[in-house]
Amino acid sequence: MENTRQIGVQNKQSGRIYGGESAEERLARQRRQFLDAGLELFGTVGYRATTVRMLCKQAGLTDRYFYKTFTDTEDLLAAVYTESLDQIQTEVITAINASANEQLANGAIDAGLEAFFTAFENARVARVCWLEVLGVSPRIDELYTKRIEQFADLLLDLGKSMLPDWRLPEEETRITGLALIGAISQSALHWLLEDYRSSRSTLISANGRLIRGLINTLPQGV
Amino acid sequence: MENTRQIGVQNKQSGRIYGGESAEERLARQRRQFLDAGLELFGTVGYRATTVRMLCKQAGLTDRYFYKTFTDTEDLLAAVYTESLDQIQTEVITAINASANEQLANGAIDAGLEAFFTAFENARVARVCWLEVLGVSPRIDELYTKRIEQFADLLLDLGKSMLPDWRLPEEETRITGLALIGAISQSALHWLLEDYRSSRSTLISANGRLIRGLINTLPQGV
DNA sequence: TACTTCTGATGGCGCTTGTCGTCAAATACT
DNA sequence: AGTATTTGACGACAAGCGCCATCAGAAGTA
Repeated sequence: MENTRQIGVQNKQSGRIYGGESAEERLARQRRQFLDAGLELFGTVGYRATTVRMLCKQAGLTDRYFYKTFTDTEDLLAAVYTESLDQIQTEVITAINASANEQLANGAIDAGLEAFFTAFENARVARVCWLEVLGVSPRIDELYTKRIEQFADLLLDLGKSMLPDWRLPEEETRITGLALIGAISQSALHWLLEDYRSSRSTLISANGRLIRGLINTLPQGV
Repeated sequence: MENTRQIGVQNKQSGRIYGGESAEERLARQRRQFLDAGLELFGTVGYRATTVRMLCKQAGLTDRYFYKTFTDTEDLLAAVYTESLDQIQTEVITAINASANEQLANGAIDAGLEAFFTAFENARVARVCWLEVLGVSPRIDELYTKRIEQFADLLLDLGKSMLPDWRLPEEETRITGLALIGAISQSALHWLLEDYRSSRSTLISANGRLIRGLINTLPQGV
């Protein structure tokens, strides 16, 4: 009874080459195709109007491969959102670091804002990150919350490093960071919804003013 | 063949009394029941998970009456959103006016913020206004955009009335107002998503600081 | 009392969705 | 060449949806 299994032993995780790709390469490529399809469809027709069939057609694959990598369209949405924000966050950090060595807070602020708004000039990315991701499910809501908090922390760390004696209470600091992210993201959202009517420099200027204004109100210990 | 129609002539808009209510009263009551059901369901299970059947069950009415007043669940969502924001806006304006006669900007700011965050302590209202309304359709997006701009205008009008010589360019003024609304609304959204963990006074303090900081950065002409 | 309007309950129709199964062709291994 | 695996196309299924029709009974009207 057990020796019958010996026949089928090697077909378990054979993962042979097909079309010049290994099993892992195929899986990775399929995943990428679905991620691209997700960004395209979620960012244009929207998440709730996107079906598995549409995603497969856009990706040029069949549903079998969709379910091999993702459990749900919600699962794919989370992956697309995470990837987009990962990249943007990296770009913002890079931009800040590149200009922060001058020890000039203003330069770092503007550089960060510039990188941020430049990234969201991609309407699909903007739509997914600010419009489609909200109110989908508790799981996605939590993902969103954590990501926003992450961004707020990034901003606050930058601020604290530049203002050595930070005197605001912990809780108010947290809320202030979130509020700032809210200001920046609402700007980006309206930019998108108004078809990028305003210029990027105006957004940077307005939000930079907000940030600098905040810094001035901080209780100074010096 | 035509005289048969004469019999049914008066049944066109008879609108007689039923259950002690006139036709208009019945329609108004049904509308109210659906509005309440909409706020309840959109604010708990969410808009995309809410069906016509659920709404009718919650309202205690049948679908015939739903379609008599609304064309769509989207139509109902727009009505619920509009009604909620109308009320909140009124409360905020009232609060500001009640404390503005003291000519103290700080008092008006805090009073407005207080009214705002108090209103959004209702989780259903908060969820509908900040979570469910986004990314539904172009029509709802536009409604949202207009409402946010309205709020921003309210804020800017208050600011301009208190700072007589406003020197910021028009476009940057607009963006700044939107950014401020974004800061306040993001605070409210996170407040909701974190189950109202922080205290209301902390939110007021953090956002008040942001507004006062902004005012200080404005180019003063005096 | 007869007649009309209004209401609530129920069922059904057409459509779309997620999901799974089948099957022939393409590709790789031995 | 022969076998095993991978792929794409296609179809089918149950479930849920918006929406509409029917029908008996309640509420008003004459």
